[in-house]
Amino acid sequence: MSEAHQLTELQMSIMRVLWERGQASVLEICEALREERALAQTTVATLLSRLERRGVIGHHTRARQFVYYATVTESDVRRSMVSELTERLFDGDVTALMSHLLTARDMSPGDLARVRELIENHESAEGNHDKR
Amino acid sequence: MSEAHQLTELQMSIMRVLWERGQASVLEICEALREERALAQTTVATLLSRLERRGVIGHHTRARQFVYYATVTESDVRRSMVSELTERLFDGDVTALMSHLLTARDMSPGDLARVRELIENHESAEGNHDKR
DNA sequence: CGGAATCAACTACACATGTAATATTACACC
DNA sequence: GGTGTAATATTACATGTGTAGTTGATTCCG
Repeated sequence: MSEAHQLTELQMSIMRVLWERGQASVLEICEALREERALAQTTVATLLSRLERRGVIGHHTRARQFVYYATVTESDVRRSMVSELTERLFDGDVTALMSHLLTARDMSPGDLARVRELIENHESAEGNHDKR
Repeated sequence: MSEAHQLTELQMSIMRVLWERGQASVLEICEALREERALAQTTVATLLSRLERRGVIGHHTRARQFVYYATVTESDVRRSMVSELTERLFDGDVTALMSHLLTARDMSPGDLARVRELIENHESAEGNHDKR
């Protein structure tokens, strides 16, 4: 399922378009990216065929055009990229990453409260179905 | 201070040696990496000069040998890599990353408890020095 | 002194990525 | 059926990375 889906920023931008729309032609993707990044259509086409070679997207043909779609979910990618990073930076220790996030000062106090809530919710959920 | 220190796995391995020891010669680094990865000395030397060109390490000469040392801290690198990933995957939303970590199933119940503790500590610390 | 060992510098090559121009192909329209 | 048009396919090139051989300078040992 989740092999090694390490994607770069640009590749992510393309995937995001596909995740949002379900599917899209080269031109559509090119359009969708235009604001954030103006690329030649051939460039986008190249990127798409490389992504397809890597197996993260697929395509079918409609009216002489390729229509691409993602074959991995955004969650898959998040999972594998986050766990890759956790491995690289924190030797796989998720709590170390958490700790880093808490002290790294890119969280507002509001964020902190929100996170505490998340934890509490999560703990009670865990407690429920884990008590056997 | 923290530019764009995106480092690969191998580059991280080298940096880790330097962070642990403070400084090390090419041979020493090579030795230190041997278990995890047997590389030719010239390979390691190449990697080191590239890292130096990028500005994340420096060196001085001692007895005809280069002795390298890190010029960025492990925290710097963690900060910039984590925030880069947060940007890429969660549009910069740290709490979304947190949420992902909590549900992504690579945390044991024990981890969860530990994290709750972290949060509580952090909250009280915040509360203390922020109340002025 | 002269050869051996050592180390850095330079060169090399394959693969991934960002970027795009050019070539080819397939259609629709007159 | 020829042509223009639009889309894909092919080719190209720079940069970064992993990997290492070759070369050149220096030192050390006999």
